[in-house]
Amino acid sequence: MQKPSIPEGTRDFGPEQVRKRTYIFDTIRAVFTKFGFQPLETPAMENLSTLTGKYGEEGDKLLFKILNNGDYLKEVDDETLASKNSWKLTPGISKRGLRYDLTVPFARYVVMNRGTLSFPFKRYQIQPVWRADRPQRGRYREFYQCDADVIGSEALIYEAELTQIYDQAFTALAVPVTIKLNNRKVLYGIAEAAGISEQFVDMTVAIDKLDKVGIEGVRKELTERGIPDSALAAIEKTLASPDRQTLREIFKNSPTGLLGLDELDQVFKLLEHAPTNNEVVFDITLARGLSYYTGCIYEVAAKGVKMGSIGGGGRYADLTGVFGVPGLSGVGISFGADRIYDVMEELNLFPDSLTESVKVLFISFDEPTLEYAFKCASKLRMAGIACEIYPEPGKLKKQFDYAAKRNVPFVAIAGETEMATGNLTIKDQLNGDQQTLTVEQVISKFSA
RNA sequence: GAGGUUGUAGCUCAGCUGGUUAGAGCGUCGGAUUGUGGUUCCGAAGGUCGGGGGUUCGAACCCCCUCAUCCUCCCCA
Repeated sequence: MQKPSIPEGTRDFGPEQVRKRTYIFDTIRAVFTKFGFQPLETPAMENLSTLTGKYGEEGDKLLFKILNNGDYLKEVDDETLASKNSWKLTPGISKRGLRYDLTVPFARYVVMNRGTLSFPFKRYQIQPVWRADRPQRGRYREFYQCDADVIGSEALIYEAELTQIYDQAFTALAVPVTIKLNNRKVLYGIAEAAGISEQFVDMTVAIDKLDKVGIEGVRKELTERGIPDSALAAIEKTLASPDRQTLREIFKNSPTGLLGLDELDQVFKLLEHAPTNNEVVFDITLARGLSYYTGCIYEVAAKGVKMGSIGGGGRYADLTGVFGVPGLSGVGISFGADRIYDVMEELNLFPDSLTESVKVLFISFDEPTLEYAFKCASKLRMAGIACEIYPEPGKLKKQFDYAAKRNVPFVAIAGETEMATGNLTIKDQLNGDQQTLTVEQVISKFSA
């Protein structure tokens, strides 16, 4: 006998959890739909060639690879096998991998179907992704992303719309958030103004940590990453004046930086026409790791909870280029459903109604009344009312206990008197009120 | 990949420098004048002390290995 277990970083979801997760998915999906995004699903596994090289060196390490079927060592030459080099061996024994995110599979889909799609193409996708990360708080190896992307347009109204989607979805979920916006071009402007445009990426990784490690920590990190002291002052000065007007001065010799500011200005200007519930802020330290972002970038942080970002995204000028179709610009966002779940659980934001599985539980006293309950329950179900029958008549305490534990809001008592008159006694489990009604009255009571 | 934490009943944990038949709370199941619940009372089931090896007269406790977990770093949702 072995003790069963599930792989590290994965989880089972019980009935209540599934209900809560479905609530999150449905809420987000409704917002996506409202903005005209169309559903898409892609396979859990992709060809490894589709995935590798898209997420940087670190990302490649976090890809789950699927061992080939059959005699997978047959194709491997003796030299590779003898070298004991995992990196060299992998391509020979693994052709497929689990998807790491939803954006790359989407790009792959767009390229494969470019002939039939009309652009701009807006799609949403709610599916699990897998990363071979070390699990920790808010980090799983299997988790759901809810993505909305637009491909085939450079219009900044999409940046504004995606911001609205974040705002509306989190408003509907009652999760208070801060939506942070930045632009990779602005970040490039900082590097350019500091004369270190070649070390742009190193710089962004360092300043991304400002809120976490403070200016001292950033200085240290920049130095460790080989940014010369001469550039530090310029970078710090920029970070100290994260006001777009001031930045224009600093970026006067950086056309890219100025363009980034223009884009941000336009997005914020559009948003003035439709105020958001949540705070939308320009955060110059926001960098984001994925290397393919080129324009606006987003990140969403929950307020009042210590949790990594619960959403992120951005503009990528040429995502399909690697698949042979250059020139298609895309912009997209992602919701981290599992982290949103954790946040909502911590802040106690799920509606109580989610714990209800059925509206009514029928209880009875003996065989004849049990049959009567069965008959009545069938009628309720025909009318679309979810109900259940306790299978063993008698023992009222047991039946009421069951109703309480299952969180059933109403109990229908099918007793001898009720059966004789074609009635049911309905008890409100919350306040204990009881009333005797005909079956038809019961149906209309719960149909309302 | 680097570092640390914790593994005792279904769950949360006790278990006093290693000492007879390993405990509690919660939960589960059964019962307390068979037409009314979440309270109370009584009772029961349930543990190879993560696994393997070692030290010892004797190990849940000490040592080694291994597995799992959670957390931090890196990176990210």
